[in-house]
Parts: sequence; C-alpha cells; structure tokens
Amino acid sequence: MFTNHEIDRDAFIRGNQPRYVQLANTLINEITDGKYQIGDLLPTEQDMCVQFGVSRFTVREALKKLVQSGLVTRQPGVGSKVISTQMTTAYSQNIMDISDFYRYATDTSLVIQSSEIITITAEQADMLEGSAGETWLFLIGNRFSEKSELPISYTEIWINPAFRAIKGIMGKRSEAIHSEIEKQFGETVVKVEQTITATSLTKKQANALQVKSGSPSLCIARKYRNRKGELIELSISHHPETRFSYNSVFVKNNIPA
Amino acid sequence: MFTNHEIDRDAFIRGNQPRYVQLANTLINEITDGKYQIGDLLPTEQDMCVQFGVSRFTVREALKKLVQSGLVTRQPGVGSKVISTQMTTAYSQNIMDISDFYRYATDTSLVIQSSEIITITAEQADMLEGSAGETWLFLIGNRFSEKSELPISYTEIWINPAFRAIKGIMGKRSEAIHSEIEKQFGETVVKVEQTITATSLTKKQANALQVKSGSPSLCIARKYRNRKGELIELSISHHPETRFSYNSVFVKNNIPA
DNA sequence: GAGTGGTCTAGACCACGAA
DNA sequence: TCGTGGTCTAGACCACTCG
Repeated sequence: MFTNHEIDRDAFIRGNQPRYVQLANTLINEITDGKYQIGDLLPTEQDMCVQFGVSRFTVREALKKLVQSGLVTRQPGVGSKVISTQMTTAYSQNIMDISDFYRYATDTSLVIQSSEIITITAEQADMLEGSAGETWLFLIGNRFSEKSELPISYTEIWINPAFRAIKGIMGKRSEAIHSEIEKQFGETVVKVEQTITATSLTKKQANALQVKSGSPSLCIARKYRNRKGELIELSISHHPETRFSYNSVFVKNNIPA
Repeated sequence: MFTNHEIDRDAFIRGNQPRYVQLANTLINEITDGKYQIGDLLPTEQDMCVQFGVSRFTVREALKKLVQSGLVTRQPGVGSKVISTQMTTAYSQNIMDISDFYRYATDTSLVIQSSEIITITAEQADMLEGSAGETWLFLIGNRFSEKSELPISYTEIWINPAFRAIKGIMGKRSEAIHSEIEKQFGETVVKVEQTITATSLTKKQANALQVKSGSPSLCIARKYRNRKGELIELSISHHPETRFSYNSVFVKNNIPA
C-alpha cells in the first residue's frame, strides 16, 4: 500500500495517469503478451485488490476498459474471461471514443492542397447550419497512410467563419485540423457526429484518388461541435473501395433487456 | 431514503432495473421533455444525491449514461452541461452498444428468401474461419423499413454448422437471426465485429435491390461470436446509396492525453 | 475561497453460477 | 454452500473553474 505522497510521485513519473488507467494498461499488456490464453479467467477482483494494493473500485474501473477494448467479458458467478488477445487495430480505422479521432490523425497524414474563403450559398448554408452569405474557410486535401503512395481519401473541410484566420494549415500535416483549431483559438471539441454513406466518385474526386470516375467510395462526414453545440468544422472524406475499411467491435457486458 | 425492503418492492414494480438506470431514464426524460435547454447546467451531483436520496456513486453512474447518449458533457469546476435535447435516432442506424443490434432488428424486418446447406470452399473457409468441406447454412434475404417498399439491403448470412438445424427462419422476420440462435440453442453472443466498406453491386445484388448493376453500395459485414470466440454467424449486407446511412455520435467526457 | 467533477477507499448486500 | 461480479453507501482528497 502506498501513502498519498508516494502515489503522487509515482503518478508524476508515469505521466500523472489515474491508477485505474495504469492498471488497465498493465493488464492489457499481460493479455497481449500471452500471459493469458483465450478462454482463461483473469484473477478475481478481490485477488487484484490484494495483488496491486488498490481498492475494488479501481480494479473495476480498469476492468471496464478491458471490456470496452473487447479483450474480456465478465459474468457474475464465473469471472473475467479473456475472449481476445490482441487489440483490434490495423491500417483500417477503429473508433470507439472521441479521443480516437486524435489518434487516427497521427497514424496517417493529411496533405492540404488548396485553401480559400468561400461565400456560402443557401444550399451550403443548410449543410453548414449557417446562413447564406457567411464566409467559411474551405480546404481540399488528401490523406495518406505510411504504407502506400496512393491516397486513402479525398477530403473537403469547411471551417466556421470564427476560425477562418487559422494559420499554418497548408501542406503536409500529422495533426488533425480540429485539434489545430483547439490549439490556436482555445476552443474545445466536445461532440462529433459521424455519418457514413456510399457514393459514386465525381471526376474531380476520382482524379485526385487515381481511380475511375463513377467508381464507388465510402463517404464519411463528420461534424465537430463545441460546448454550445455550434458547428466548428465539417469534414467530408471519400475513400475509394479496397483502400479503406471502417471497423468496430461491440462487446456484451450484461444481458440486454 | 428507502429501506432495503422498499427498494426491492419498488424495483419489482419497475422491472427490477438498477437505481442508476432508473435515475438515468428520469433525467433523459426531463431533458428531452424540455425541462433543460441546450447550454443549461444540470443540478450538481451533491444536489441530486439529496433530491433522489441516493449516493454519489449512483448519481455518477446515471450521469455516465447521459454522457454516452450525447446529451451532456461534464467538466470539473463547471458542472454537467446539456449539449443536446434529443436522442439521436432516425430511420438511419445508430449503434453504440451491442444491445443496439437487437433494437435495430425490431425497427426493420428481414425477409429470408432462400436457405440452403452449402459445403464450403477453401476461400469461403478462410472467410468463415473454418475448414473446406464443412457444411454451413446459407441464407439470402432483403431487409425492409416500414417507410418504403424498396428494400434497404440485400443480405447474405452464413450460419455455423453447429446451428444449421435452426428452425422457422424462412419468410418475414422481425427478430434478428443471431437472437433466434441464442433462443433455440442456448448460445450467447458476446462480441460483434463489424467492418464497413464500399463496393460495386453485382448483377444479382442489384436486381434484388432494383438498382443498376455496378452502382455503389455500403457493405456491412458482421461477425457474431460466442464466449469462446467461435464464429456463430457471419452476415454481409449491401445497402444501395441514398437508402441507408450509418450514424454515430462521439462525446468527450474528459480531456484526451 | 468556495464549489465542481475526477479519483479512490473500505466497507456492505445481492443474484447468480458452479461444485 | 461458496465465491463471483453487480450494485450501492458514506466517507475522503485532489485539480480545476470562477467570482
């Protein structure tokens, strides 16, 4: 058992993460490193409390993260069973949480090729939840993964007039545009709404992606909102078939009603 | 404050749901009914503890559900702020949790049009995580929403040999196939892996959907797994453009590292 | 400085599954 | 019957926001 002072020093060294996050990472590493096989039971909550010198609350918060990650299921009267020994990630995308939007940007890079201020039409105003005549910043770019020379997406980005003075966004970026807005203007993205559809590529889009005009694409539109619910940024990405897939894992933690 | 006996009687009447679920539903109803506007702060945790006669733990579990639903954000030193006053659902799909897979099936209906036992090839075995020569049940059907006569998807379903004796699956169904397997065989789905891609429709698929051959579609493949990680069912749905979209909401609950 | 939500402890009772 | 995870209470200290 640690005293408070020792916990604080420890946390400082490790980057000041909560105990349950540290414990979750420890357990994830043990599972992915092969200490447990699929079907094995983890130690009980009581055992972990003793082993790691923390309360049951801390252990349970950590185990919640394992369930969310799809590594473990839990059942009263049985225990915590390992159902997967690897985190599902790949060159394909896997978003379960808003913080994953930040991670995604670091695995790929976005190259902005054009930037202009546009006075929006009535139709665009509808899409952007604004009024015709407003002047939004309009960016066009391509996203690349490290593993291929062909772009994985053609992306159009609309930025709210309040942030159109944003600087240094041309060329190759390893960070997301919305996180740049947060930095430069002190805004905070609290909500992202995402819609996925299938579309036919226009000539312009197809050219940028080096595929045939009219071929199918996965279209992902994301609305980034601040605390007041205002639309900060709208991004629309078109991914040609075979170059991109969108993956998710859903795990049952208790019986549905 | 309730005695234990009163809590039990109460729970029985309300369907035996945990207190924090009941509290979450109460708060969701208050928000969607207009008691709070966007930007308003909910009462503090302390206030709710007094108002509802529960502990802070119970209040916090309830508020977690509101954050997951995208109705509220929480910030230390500030409070719990309303950022949306309606649950995001529509004719389009919105899956955040494994239990949503059950709800989706009740909003739409699946009409199974063919059913046969197939001896799988090496290529199919790869996809189904089995061995060539195994005999899987193969279903073909269309999914309809109540609002339109045109199907919203063309669906192919592969069912593990262990469950190929499943009964009563032909024709119109308002329940999901995987939940029928659970019922008839006592299995439990604990994990669903989902991959979304864009594809061109084959002639057969296009005919079933009454669109042009080669037109784009949103392809959603789902692998349903039991506790042991075994593949129980694989479903592959093709949705023509304009008839379907896949929506998600992500909400920030704390600052990412 | 007062109040907020985030984290954490040390207890407790329960329904359920397995032996 | 015994141990599991699910729920719940009553405390506590902290970093942070805001007046």
